[in-house]
Amino acid sequence: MEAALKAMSDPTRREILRLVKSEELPAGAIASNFPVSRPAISQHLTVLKNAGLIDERRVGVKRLYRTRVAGMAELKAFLEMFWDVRLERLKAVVEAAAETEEAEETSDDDVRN
Amino acid sequence: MEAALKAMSDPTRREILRLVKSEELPAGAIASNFPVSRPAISQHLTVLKNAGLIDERRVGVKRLYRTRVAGMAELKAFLEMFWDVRLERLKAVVEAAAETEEAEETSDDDVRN
DNA sequence: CACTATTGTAAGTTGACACTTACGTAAGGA
DNA sequence: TCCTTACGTAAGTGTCAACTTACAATAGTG
Repeated sequence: MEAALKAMSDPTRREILRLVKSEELPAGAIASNFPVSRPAISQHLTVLKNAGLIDERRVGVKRLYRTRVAGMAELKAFLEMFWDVRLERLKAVVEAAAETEEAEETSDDDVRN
Repeated sequence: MEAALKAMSDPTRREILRLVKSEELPAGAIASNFPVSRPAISQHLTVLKNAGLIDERRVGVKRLYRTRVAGMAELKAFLEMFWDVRLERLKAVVEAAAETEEAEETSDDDVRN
């Protein structure tokens, strides 16, 4: 998951993911879409594979790559823990109110250290 | 958006985001949760702020940080372009079927180069 | 005004990583 | 078998970023 996020932080790898999202493509065809060398793309593909974001399938001398649905789902689930922000904030407000209620003798409105 | 994704690719910064997700905290209090030095955290906070993922509010000598809801929403929207994978794939299948139909004279089932 | 508290900024070091060229490897075809 | 095609791997290079310590800045406090 850590690996998946770091893999997606690179623009070239994101572009690769978009390319093979709906179409299975061999490494060479993928590389031809980028200004960098073919080995560079091969290394990117290894990173994406290790991160669980693409599948590799060998047919003859070719290697076909395609976005791995499960990997994307896992990443999505992981990331969604972050943007319940509004709910978390509401929860914090409620808890703060509860604390104020049970400690109404102290008048301490400092910012927490 | 590029910046936001790169900001989130660092584990320390993700932890910071979790910390200030539901609670506004000063820089020092944030730093005390990590094994690294306080300046390191200060630099991370700068990165997160420039990426639009946290808000900074100055009160006295302190600087209070909190996750920025809008920034998270933008990031989420950007990322969701990636995991319509199943739909995209279905679309590809349909398009492939249409092509097969309009070119039923050629029997070419090679893998695309 | 001195003094402390809270933080950012500067400068330098280290490690990671994206890239290059050169080479190795395995599958088919003539 | 030899050659080509399609690809990964090795080794080296340059850049970037995460970290350190040292210093500067600014707001309150006696």
